[in-house]
Amino acid sequence: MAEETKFFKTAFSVDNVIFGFDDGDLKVLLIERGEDPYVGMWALPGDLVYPNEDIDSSATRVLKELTGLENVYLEQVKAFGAVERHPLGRVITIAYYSLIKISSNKLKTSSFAKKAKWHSIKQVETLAFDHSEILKASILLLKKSIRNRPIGFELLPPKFTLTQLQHLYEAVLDAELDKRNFRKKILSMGLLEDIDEMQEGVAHRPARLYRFDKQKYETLMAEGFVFELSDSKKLMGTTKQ
Amino acid sequence: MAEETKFFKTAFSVDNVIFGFDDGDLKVLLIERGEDPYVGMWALPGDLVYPNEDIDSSATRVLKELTGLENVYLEQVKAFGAVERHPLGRVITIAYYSLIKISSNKLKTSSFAKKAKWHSIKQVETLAFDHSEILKASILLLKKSIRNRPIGFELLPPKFTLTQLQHLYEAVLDAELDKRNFRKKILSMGLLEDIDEMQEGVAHRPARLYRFDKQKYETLMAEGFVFELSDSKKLMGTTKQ
DNA sequence: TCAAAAGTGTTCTTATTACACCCATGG
DNA sequence: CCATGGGTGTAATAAGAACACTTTTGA
Repeated sequence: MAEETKFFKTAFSVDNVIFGFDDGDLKVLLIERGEDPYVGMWALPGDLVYPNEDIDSSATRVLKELTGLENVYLEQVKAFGAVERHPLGRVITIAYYSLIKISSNKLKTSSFAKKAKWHSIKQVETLAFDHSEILKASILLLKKSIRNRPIGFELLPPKFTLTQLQHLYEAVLDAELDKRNFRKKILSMGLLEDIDEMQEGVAHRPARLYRFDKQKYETLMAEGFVFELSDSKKLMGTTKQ
Repeated sequence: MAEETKFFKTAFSVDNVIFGFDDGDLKVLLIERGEDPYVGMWALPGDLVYPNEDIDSSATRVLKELTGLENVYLEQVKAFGAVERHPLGRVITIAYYSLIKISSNKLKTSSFAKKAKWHSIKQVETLAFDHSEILKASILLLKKSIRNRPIGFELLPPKFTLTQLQHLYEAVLDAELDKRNFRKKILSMGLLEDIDEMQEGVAHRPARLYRFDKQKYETLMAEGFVFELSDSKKLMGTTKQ
C-alpha cells in the first residue's frame, strides 16, 4: 500500500463495466474490494494504465485478466476526473463497457477474479469510488447504443431465439415490447439468418434458432443502411409503467 | 521547455473543440503552435489539467482563457490515450467540444489567443498531435447530438430566422434540407417563440425572428418529450451527393 | 422592375401502433 | 389434457417525403 500510495500521486486508470445477460436480466460483473480504500465494497474491475500501454489495450487487458475473453465488444464510455474521486491521489479514470456472453464464460480463478460476481443491474448497491456514477452513465450509453447498432447479439449465444432477443431488449431498455411488432421489425432488417434449427428439450413448442449475420450487416452498412429501433419512449409496443 | 519536459513524464490534458457558425459555415477555433513539438502547425486549444482541478473545470478554463466566455455549452467527447500521441511523454487527453456564438465573441488578446483563428471545418489541414482524429470524432458526435438535443441554438444569436437555423443544420449535417418540411418539423415541436420582430436592412423580404424557449423545452422534457430530427441518411429533404 | 430570400399546403408513401388466436411440445 | 411459450396478419394512425408558387423588401 505504501508503494502504491507513492505511485498514486497522479495516475490514469481504466474501469470496465462488463455487461452480461442471463436469466432474463441484465447483469454487471463487480469485484469485492479486498483492500483499502473502500475495503469490502463492490467496485468495477479496473487497473492503472501501464506506462507503455494504450488506454484501449489497458481495458482489453483488464477484461482478459478477469474473464479470459478476447475479441469482445468493448467501447469507451468517457473519462471521469473529479479531483477527489480517489482518496489516495489524483487518478483520472477512463470508463469502458463491454458486452459478453455469460453462458460461454467461466470466470478465471486468479485472486483478482475470485472476488468477482455478477449482479443484476436492478440490484446493485452503492459502489466504491465514483463507480455508481460510472455504472449509471454506462447503462445510459448502452440503452442508447443498443437502439442504433446491432450490439444486442454480443450478449446472446451465437444461436438464439427471437424471444430471447426480445427479452434482452426489454431488459436493457426497461420496457415491454410487443411481440409481433418486435419480430416484424427485427426480421425486416434482414440481419438474422434462420438456421433451420429448433430449440430442444423445452416443455413447450420449440422455437426457431437464428444467428446474427455480421457480414450481411457490413454489406448493408456500406450501402447506407442504418440500424435503428424506434425511441424507447414509445418503443415497438407498450411502455412499462 | 526543459521544465515542461520534466512535467510531461506523465500528465493529463484537455483539448477543446470549439465550434462556431458563421457565414453559413461550421467553424472550429484553432491555435497556431508557437513552440515545439509541431511548431507552426495548427492545433486544438488545450492545456494540462491542474492538480486540483476537475477535468470539466479544466475545459471550462481553457475556453474562458481563450474566448472570455463562460456558461457555454460544453460536453466531453472522450479520452484519447495512445502511448505515442505526445512526443514529450505520456499524456492522456480528454477531448471536449463547445458551441459558441461567434458573433457575440471577440477573441481575447492574450498571447494564447493571439494565434487563434476560426477555420471552416471543410478546410482544416492536418493538425498537430492526434488532433485531426479528435476533431473528426468531435464532428461526428456533434452531428449525432444536434439531432437528439436542441443544441443547435447555442451556435446562433439569441434571435434568429428559420433560414439561419436551417443553414446551420445543413452545415452540421452536411446535407440539404427541404425548407417546408424543416419549418413544419421544427415549429411543430413548439420550442421556438415567435418574438414578433423582423429582420432589418436586408435586400429582400425580411424574415421573422424567433427565440429558443429553453423553459418550454424543460417543461416538455419533464413530460417525456424527446427532441428528435430524422436520420440524416434520409433527413427532411434531399441528401447531398 | 428586378433580384433575392421569405413564406406557405397538400398529396403520397412509409413506418408505427394496436390487437387475439391457434400451435407444438413435455410433463 | 394441460400448461407453457411459439408463432402469425391486418387495419388504423402517424410521420416523413416530395413538390411550386406568391410575397416583400432594397437596390
